[in-house]
Amino acid sequence: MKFSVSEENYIKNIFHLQQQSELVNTNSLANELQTKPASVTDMLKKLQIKNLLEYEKYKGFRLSTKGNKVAINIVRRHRLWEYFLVAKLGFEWDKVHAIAEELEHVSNQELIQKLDSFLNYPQTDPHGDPIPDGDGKIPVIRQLCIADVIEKKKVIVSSVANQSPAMLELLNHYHINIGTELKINQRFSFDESIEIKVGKYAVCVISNPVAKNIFVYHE
Amino acid sequence: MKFSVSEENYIKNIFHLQQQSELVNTNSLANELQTKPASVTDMLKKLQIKNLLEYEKYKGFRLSTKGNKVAINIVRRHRLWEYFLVAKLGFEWDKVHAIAEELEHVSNQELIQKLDSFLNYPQTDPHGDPIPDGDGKIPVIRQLCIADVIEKKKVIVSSVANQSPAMLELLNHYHINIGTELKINQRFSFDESIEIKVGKYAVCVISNPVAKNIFVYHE
DNA sequence: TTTGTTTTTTAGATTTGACTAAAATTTAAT
DNA sequence: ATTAAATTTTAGTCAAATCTAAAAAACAAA
Repeated sequence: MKFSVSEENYIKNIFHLQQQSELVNTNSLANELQTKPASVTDMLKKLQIKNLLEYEKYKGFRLSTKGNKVAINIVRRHRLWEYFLVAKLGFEWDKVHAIAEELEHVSNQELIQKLDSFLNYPQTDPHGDPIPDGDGKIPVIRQLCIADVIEKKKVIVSSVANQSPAMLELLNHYHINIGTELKINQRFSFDESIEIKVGKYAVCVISNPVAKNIFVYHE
Repeated sequence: MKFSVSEENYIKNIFHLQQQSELVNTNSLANELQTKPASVTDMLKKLQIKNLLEYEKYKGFRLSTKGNKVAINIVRRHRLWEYFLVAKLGFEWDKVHAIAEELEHVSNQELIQKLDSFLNYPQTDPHGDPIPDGDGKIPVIRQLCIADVIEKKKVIVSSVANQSPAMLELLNHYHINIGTELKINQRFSFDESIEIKVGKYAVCVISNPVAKNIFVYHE
């Protein structure tokens, strides 16, 4: 079944909001989509009629099983294109989101399957987020927040939760990237800031709000 | 400047029709776009207002200089994606048109420039059609119609004008592809059919309507 | 050149997705 | 438990792109 670009954007954003809380509400979705609550209500009705959404007036809503499948497929396409843009075309990882946002709506099954194969079935996108496979299975990336890592352990950056330009500016400044090796040197209890070793030589201190957004895995 | 998918499709199809005759008329464009003449007239007015079109009521129309630039850019994107789909993702050359039709509307300059570089600045798409460069220059592919080739000369297939499924079915049957080496064995004046050697061993006879659509270059 | 045919345009309706303003419902607060 | 505030929905518009049916213009033919 084919959906409009607009429908797909609603589905995708409902999916993302559901990662944080089971039920989604009109205002937060309107905010996410940069649109007005009234427009959201309009679309909710359409999505409900198409069986993509469980929705009760004034009560909030969630994706149906069918809606979830569609959403995962969109996420799959988005993340595969992001991977392509960075790995093959040489884009910086913080520049690819907007372009992938357009490419993700080109929905030809064979295209995505062949792209996946061409890229060698990557598990995560350039931000470290998992790429669902052709059956909708999302690989579990064993990762933990750097704020919770024990001292002196070497870890590898696997993803960054907040991908705002402000955050990416900061990460670039400290030369922290997906795949970068870090080691916790010391914790400062006063403000919960953390001194870390970045790569082989550099050392820096990151604040707690930053640390909360950096995820890593061992080894 | 950004244009809607619909606007881009009109511009692109006007461009293609202009290759055959300087002035384009409403009916043929409607036919090309699988839409109604009335819809075409509506859009023509919009394109004229945006200075993409020279248009006089009832007199026909042609792209303006600005419209031509936009058109060439769309064609460039379309053909680069076609090349990508065949050369990198392994699609058959007769399966890529519809997908490229969608991808061509993702209009990020940097994306196309990087894609071009990734593909190593190809000169022609998988059908043998020339790919305009970043400045809008269209490489001249020195080619001639196989119907006009002298006998016993070896030539290489460079492009096929008619890309309908029916034509492609026939070409596949005879194992004729872009890059295939051909040699004219004999001409039959009665129906202007031509016997050709395909590759090293196979020999076949193609009718004049088919020959008219096959273009080749020497050596 | 008058008439008939084809082509093109206008006029008015429809669909999709969005908007504003106002009404309905829920939640929070006294 | 009322009232106030916030959230959500309805009602009515609007713009883009399409359509049908009818009018206008161009063309072709006797």
